[in-house]
Amino acid sequence: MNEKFLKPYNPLETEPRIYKTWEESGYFNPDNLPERHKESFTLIMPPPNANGSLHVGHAAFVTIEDLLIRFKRMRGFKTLWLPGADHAGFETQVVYEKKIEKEGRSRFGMDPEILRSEIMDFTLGNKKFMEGQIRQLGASCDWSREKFTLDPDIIKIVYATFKQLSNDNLLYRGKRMVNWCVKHQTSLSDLECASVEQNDKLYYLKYGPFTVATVRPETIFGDVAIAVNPNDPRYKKYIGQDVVVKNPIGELTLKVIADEVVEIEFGTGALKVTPAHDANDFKLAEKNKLPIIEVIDKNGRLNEKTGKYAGMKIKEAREKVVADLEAMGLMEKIEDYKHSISTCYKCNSTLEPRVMPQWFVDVKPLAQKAIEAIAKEEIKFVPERYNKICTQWLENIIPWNISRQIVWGIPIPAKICNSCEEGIVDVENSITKCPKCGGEVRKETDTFDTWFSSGQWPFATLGYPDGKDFKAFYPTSVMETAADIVFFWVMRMAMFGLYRTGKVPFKDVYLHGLVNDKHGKKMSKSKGNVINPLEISDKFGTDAMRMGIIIGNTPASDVSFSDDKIRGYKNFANKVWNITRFVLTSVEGFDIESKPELTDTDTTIIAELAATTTDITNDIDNYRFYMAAEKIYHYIWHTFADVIIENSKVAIAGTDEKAKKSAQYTLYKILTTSLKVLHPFMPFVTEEIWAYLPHKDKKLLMIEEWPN
RNA sequence: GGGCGGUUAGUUCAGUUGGUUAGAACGCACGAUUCACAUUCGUGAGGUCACAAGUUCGAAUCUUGUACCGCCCACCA
Repeated sequence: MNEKFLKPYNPLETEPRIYKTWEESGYFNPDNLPERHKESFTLIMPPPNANGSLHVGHAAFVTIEDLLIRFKRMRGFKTLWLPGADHAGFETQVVYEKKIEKEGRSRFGMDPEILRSEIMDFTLGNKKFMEGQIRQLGASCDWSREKFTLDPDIIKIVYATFKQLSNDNLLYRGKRMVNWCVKHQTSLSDLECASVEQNDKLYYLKYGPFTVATVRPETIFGDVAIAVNPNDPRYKKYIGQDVVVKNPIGELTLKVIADEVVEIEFGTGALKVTPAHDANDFKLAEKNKLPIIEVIDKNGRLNEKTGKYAGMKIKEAREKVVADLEAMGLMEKIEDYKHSISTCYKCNSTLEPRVMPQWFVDVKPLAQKAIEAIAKEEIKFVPERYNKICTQWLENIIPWNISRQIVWGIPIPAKICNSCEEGIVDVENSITKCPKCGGEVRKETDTFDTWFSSGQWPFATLGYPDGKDFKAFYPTSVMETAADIVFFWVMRMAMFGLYRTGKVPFKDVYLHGLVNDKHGKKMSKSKGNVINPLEISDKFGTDAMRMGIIIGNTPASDVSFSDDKIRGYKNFANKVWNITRFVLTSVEGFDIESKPELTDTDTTIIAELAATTTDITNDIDNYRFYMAAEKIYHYIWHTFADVIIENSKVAIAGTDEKAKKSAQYTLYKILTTSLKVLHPFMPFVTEEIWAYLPHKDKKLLMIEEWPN
């Protein structure tokens, strides 16, 4: 026995050394795996946003994915776990803006190219740092295949998709209602809007022969119509007529239109229509061919069409307009009103509905394919209820705004006509005249929604369409990610994967939940309950942290995480260490390669070991990682150590040679089997111990055969 | 407004198609300990499984309803 075992297990010293051994072995790369690894098993790592440090959520996915990949590797699969990093467009730009704000600078007014290159430096720096952290967590991913969302080959594939969508008439640039964030000066997709309940006022304005109810009296200068329900007897006589209404800066002539969407019961049953600043009104305007009059600008201020209110911010303008309407005797009443508004998911500021020319993808036909794939179980979710949740989301999908007015992203490869505003897809950057009107064109300055590129991640990283990896590893086996990005990411991958390759991008989707603090509360900087996984790893060892993440972590439900829990698993690592010490001492002088005749007791013990192994294998195969982890923990500590080892002491110390040999064989067999089964959960301590075991033909534990 | 998830020991959670006395980890109490390990070992306390009704020989588990917590979706201005 090595004298190393006389001291307690030291994870801090062991882990970096072991990781180096693994990495240098080359076995992270499926091409280097021994002959027995034939059937491929592919897992694409969700690329972390390269804009900060790893948090506990990253630790969760690295742990679960590494567990799965190590298990499959030992089972003899040709395992590829492909790592990556995401430039994370808007997210990263927001982080960077905050950083430069602290330095007293602002993104606005900066040369876009300079800003872009600064963010690039920032991102690449973070990316490198995070790669080190992912290594610290023990990730056995193939670094030689690592991808970044801004790699030229990825961009090429993303552009080809853009082009194909255009060819298939699924892409258009048009003036549509977008969600505009005044603070960040960009539009956002519907998924990036958070709805928040808010107490406002509902104003009843005397408006010509009507009284209309509105929460936004400051937009009256952009009104183009009054809408009523066609079946409302009060207003039937006005439908189709023009009415003159007064406002504080003059008069407007509005058309009275009828539409079923108008609720007779709500307010007065008459609705002022402001197409430029309300999504519903925009739809009404399209239907009824009404003009669109913009009165609020991109900075959230009233524009020149509003006379004396021009330049005021919305809130101030609302107060002034209300006061002026009251003075004119046009305000009938004001009620308290609770409703939901759309806010920016990053800064919580109220989003302004605005009409802007943007690029939209008509995702409906793509969604249909994804719905079919889920129905045919070509894609299966763990937990199962997500089959339904995702199907419902896909069924109600709306066109996707992929334009962002930020510099940090993949530029949209297109030209815009200066005279007719036509958007022309131009991947080759060769178009100089508008094909529609012959006008001069300018380069599009918008960038893609970051999910447009990451939505193509599985086939893009594998080199679609001609790469040998694409042929060998696509469709991927499992997509493992956080439940809160299923719509953003998983659904987009499902749609794009089917659209581009005709095949599902992954077969199983395993969703994990949020990692919360020890009382189940969400971690947040303001609450001060944020746990840094790297600190935990330094303090208790990565293996202990991994166990803490897996045990208690059921699919798509949140898991609680605390020091106390991890401490117990640190003790467990040491327990395994000491078990080894005992077993190695006990088998001294015994021929490890021999198979002696076993006592009845030992035969039973070996049979129980096999049953436990089968049980655990079955749990992992069915994504019950939390259960598998508890079972191996319990078996090693409370069956192997507390019972089997204790009971073996008589035979080991005794003179009955037959019983002694049987016990020695049994102890060693259980030790090696346990180490194998424990390896995917606690890779470092098991690999370290494995190196000191005396039997022949030993390989690295990471590529040993999983016990049957 | 619609939908989903949760509610089990002091705490965090399991409970795999309904089946003996409902489990684990941590915590707690008491005791042990030169013999692999004090990062240890043994023993133990602790639960009307949110509530109500129903199905069943049998319910934490299935049905219905209620309450509270959390999440997602939604264009009544």
